[in-house]
Amino acid sequence: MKIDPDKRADLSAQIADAIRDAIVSGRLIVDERLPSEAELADQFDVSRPTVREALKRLAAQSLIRTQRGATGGAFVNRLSFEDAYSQQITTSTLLLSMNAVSFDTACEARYALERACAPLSADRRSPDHLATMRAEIHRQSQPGLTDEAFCASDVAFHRALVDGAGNPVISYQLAGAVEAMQPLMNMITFTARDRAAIVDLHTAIADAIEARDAAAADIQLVALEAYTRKLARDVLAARAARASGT
Amino acid sequence: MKIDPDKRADLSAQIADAIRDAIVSGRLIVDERLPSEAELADQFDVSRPTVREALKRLAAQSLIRTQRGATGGAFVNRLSFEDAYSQQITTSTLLLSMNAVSFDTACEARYALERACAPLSADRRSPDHLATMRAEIHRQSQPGLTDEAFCASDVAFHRALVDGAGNPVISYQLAGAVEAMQPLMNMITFTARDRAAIVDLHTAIADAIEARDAAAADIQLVALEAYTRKLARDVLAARAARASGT
DNA sequence: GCAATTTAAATGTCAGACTTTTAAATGTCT
DNA sequence: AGACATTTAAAAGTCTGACATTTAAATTGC
Repeated sequence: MKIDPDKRADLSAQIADAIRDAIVSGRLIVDERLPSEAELADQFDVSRPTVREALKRLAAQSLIRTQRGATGGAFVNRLSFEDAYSQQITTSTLLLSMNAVSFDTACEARYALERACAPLSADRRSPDHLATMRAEIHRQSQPGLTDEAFCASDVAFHRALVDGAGNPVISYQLAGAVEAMQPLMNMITFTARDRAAIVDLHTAIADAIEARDAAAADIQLVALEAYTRKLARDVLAARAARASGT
Repeated sequence: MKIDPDKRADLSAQIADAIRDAIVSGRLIVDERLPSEAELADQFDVSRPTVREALKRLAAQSLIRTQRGATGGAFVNRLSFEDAYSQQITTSTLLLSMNAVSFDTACEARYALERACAPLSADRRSPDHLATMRAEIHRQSQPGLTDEAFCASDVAFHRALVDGAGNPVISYQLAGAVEAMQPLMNMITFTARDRAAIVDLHTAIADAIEARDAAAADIQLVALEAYTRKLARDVLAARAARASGT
């Protein structure tokens, strides 16, 4: 692990890449301690600040953690599901907000993947998941709720549905798809009637999951997707009309 | 954007968080130039190396890019799908390899999500996607192929299937699920008979996608999942037998 | 033998200097 | 005036050396 030719990239990036490779390929294992910053500087023949920049890059990806003190140093970090979730959510959210992804495209992705979880969730959901879903439905029917809070509760409902599948890998993969929709949904102003329709669909979904009826859950999810897309279309149409009318 | 209280976290982490927040919340927009390192050091009242560590953290997440020279500096980066793919793949791979996720769990996640794409792919696949699938199937039937190359081709085949759905958000979300399986699959030693069975299933899937027959594709994917899980079970059983027998 | 103190190793931070890259401003020639 | 060469300045990249802080282990004192 001392490859460091005269490429035209930053030294700190090259060093970070070398260490990342060692971790991904398993040459460095979880909880193993890296050499101290001074030793790394020696090995790579660079200064300590350069090594530190490389280590900060890795820390930003949760690949290492650092500890101060006598027995301190940089350690290979066990990537937790929690860390992976939040990275996934940040990345997905930025990806959607920065790339002119249409509402339809994002919506299609979300519901296609979510429908894949529904059968598993119907099979395995615990009372806990059901309770969360019911609680969020109840919150959504409160009158004073802001649109943002309504959307946040919507996300929580769908998260419970996904988590009901009892497969942490699926939960991780879908965290991005579900959460990244929230900023897009926030652009919609929900009328009381819209909310009632959504609450009805959520209730039907929860009922289907409770009854372990995968087919019914799928039907309701399809209906919810159609309704969501219709709402978005209406918002866009209204906005376009206002723009040309003024 | 100058919140910087006497928390017990690294200054560079706090600064990175502050800037990241500004980007995610939209207060800093794509291609906008950040103040120079010296100016940031002034604003946050820290030294330039500390600012640089913060910027490297953000660069590691592709949130900013830097440019040297007279009109250089740090710019908010448009997160590309390509960047997001590779981050997603690294994270997923590490997550699986570091967390004792069972083969079954990962496999279930992969096929559940992949089956969600199949109907879309059957609907929209281009000749390009079909050609890629056929080419990978052909490669997989070559005799001299190593197990690693076989697995890599397997991944390429499934990527083509997913990409056929023509939804970049889905492709991004599934990149992790599909690619992260490869290291797990690499632990399997494929006999000639295993390979033939898999090639047959792949062919059936490609046929179904070509015929735009979503139901048939689903059936074959279910069969492929079952077969893959059986292979893994056999490997584990053989390994256990060897361990107790020796 | 136990508690208090010291010590050493490591990361965290700073200040200042120098190098390299890059684009724009300036100057020079046709 | 326009094209080309030169200078200049701004910015990131890098290095050196120092000091601060944290932490566990070694030492000391009772």
